[in-house]
Amino acid sequence: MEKFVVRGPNKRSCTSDALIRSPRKKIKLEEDERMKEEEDEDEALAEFSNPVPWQKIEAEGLDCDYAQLFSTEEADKLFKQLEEEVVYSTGEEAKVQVFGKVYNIPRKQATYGDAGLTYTYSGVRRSACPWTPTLESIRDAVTKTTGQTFNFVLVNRYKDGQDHMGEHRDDEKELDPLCPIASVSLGAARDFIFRHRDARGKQSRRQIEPVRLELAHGSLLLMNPPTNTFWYHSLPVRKKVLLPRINLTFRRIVLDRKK
DNA sequence: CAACTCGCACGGTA
DNA sequence: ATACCGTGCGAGTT
Repeated sequence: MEKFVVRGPNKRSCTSDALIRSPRKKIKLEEDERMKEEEDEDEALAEFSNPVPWQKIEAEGLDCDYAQLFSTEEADKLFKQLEEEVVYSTGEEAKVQVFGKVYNIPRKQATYGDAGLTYTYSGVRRSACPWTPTLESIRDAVTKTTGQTFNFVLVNRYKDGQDHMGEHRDDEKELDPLCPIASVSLGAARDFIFRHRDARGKQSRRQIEPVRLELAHGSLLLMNPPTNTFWYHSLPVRKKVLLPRINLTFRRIVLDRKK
């Protein structure tokens, strides 16, 4: 149930360590200011913390927790197993229509979950394949650490830094609005960007800095409500990345008990 | 170190 | 959801 968020040395890392270095000087200045504060407090709270060292990532309407869930060795093994087990969509299932044009999705996708579950995203409805042993064990590890249960996982495989995902929110109606989305990353580290919905476009009425993270091999990112209401997220192209990444987003789908 | 090139990231558009 | 294109900036070079 509870998350044991470390408030000690990790507290400020949500806006410094976790922030990828930005080319913009403005952001660098903000980092320095924050580092001046928060130098002393919180040592007494360290003893209450869980073995898992969570980093809190917060902004206006954004609430995330980040942790290293698996060791490098564990994560290596899981990545290899998933490469053997997961079967990705092909053909029409791997295409999307935008502004009347049909494109290949710039990544591979698969959906697994409890029997009979269906999930609609990007306008297409699809049913969940039965859990594989590895997906099930990762799901259980996430539940053990977070206290949250999940009945569905969306698997995205990015073969290299060219594969990506555009900006969007996970605002599907069938998602349990109270359940966080748990994102497990395996393979190549990739940048991950949050942008507030009111800070998009040229003349956005609000100036809110994006939140930039790097999602490491074996990491877990919890996106708590109401994050997905106010913040878009994306996985941008990174041409220097040459290796594949597999991302698992565990979700709770509300049971559709009609018919 | 100023000037230049190159590649990448980003924002807007359809 | 996407690709495409224009712009600007940082890194690297001479």
